[in-house]
Amino acid sequence: MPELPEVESVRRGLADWLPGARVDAVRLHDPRILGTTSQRTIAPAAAEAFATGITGAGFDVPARRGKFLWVPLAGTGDTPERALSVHLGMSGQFRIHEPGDPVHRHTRADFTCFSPDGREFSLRFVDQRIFGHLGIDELTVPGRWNSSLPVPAQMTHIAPDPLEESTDLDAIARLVKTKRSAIKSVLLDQSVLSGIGNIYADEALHRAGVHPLAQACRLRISRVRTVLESAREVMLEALEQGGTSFDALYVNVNGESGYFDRSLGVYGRTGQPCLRCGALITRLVVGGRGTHICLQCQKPQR
DNA sequence: CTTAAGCCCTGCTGGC
DNA sequence: TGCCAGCAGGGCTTAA
Repeated sequence: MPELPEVESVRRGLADWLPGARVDAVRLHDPRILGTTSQRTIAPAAAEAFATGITGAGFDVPARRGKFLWVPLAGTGDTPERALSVHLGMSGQFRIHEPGDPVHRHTRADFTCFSPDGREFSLRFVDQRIFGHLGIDELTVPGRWNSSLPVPAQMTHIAPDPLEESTDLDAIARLVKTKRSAIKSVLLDQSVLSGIGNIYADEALHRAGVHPLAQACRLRISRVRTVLESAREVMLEALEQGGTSFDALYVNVNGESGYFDRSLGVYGRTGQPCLRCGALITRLVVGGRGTHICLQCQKPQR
């Protein structure tokens, strides 16, 4: 499940290949990848517009906010600038291939590219569950955040993430304190702070010793701040190890898995001993998501 | 306005 | 052995 560290690993992988490369052709194997999960039918004209919009364009340096990724399109002379916008969803992957490599069955889009030195390669978007998304968007600076980062127009409601310089975790903590939902649900709200998904929400709450069902507004702000700092820490550590992979669903552009799963404290460890206190990890459901906690380390409290 | 719940999709797991 | 219900999850949409 790609969250911030996994998406950033993918972004870095793409950054080795895409800047300066040019798109020669696009093959859309499954147009549903252009829609959202609630907009599955894609008009043929929309698929056509995507293909013509990106064919002939050049790639600039890939960028990221939270779990969202985009590649600015260079040399189109467009104002405002446009970008290939991407969300990996649950199972999305970018893979770099030699032109003749066999096409994986879940390949949804295939971009034939030429690097600046004239070498041909294939950029493929593979997505088993089609929760991912590709699109072309204009870049714009959202007015609502304390950040000057231009982002694709469809991502302006997404808050900055913990790794951005402009992010003020004290200000985020104050915002979290206004929410009546369970703290875990607030951590997963991408309009508050982006990049945290189910895995790192559980890990951050365990590190901070906070129960996931604690009402956000009832927590002491110092505890909220500790949770946010823990989230930032755990995602930085995961990034150093190339992200978290449980199976073949998350891999980098070269097909390699991350190995942070070995360092997880609670996620996916139901019934196993807590690494800190030895109590057995238990599982509950919060906001419809599987949640893993140590009842000893994460007692309900302010 | 805020918060919660439903839906999309595929492949794997478990029960019979 | 085969079948099918149930589950997993991010984010958008709709309902309350």
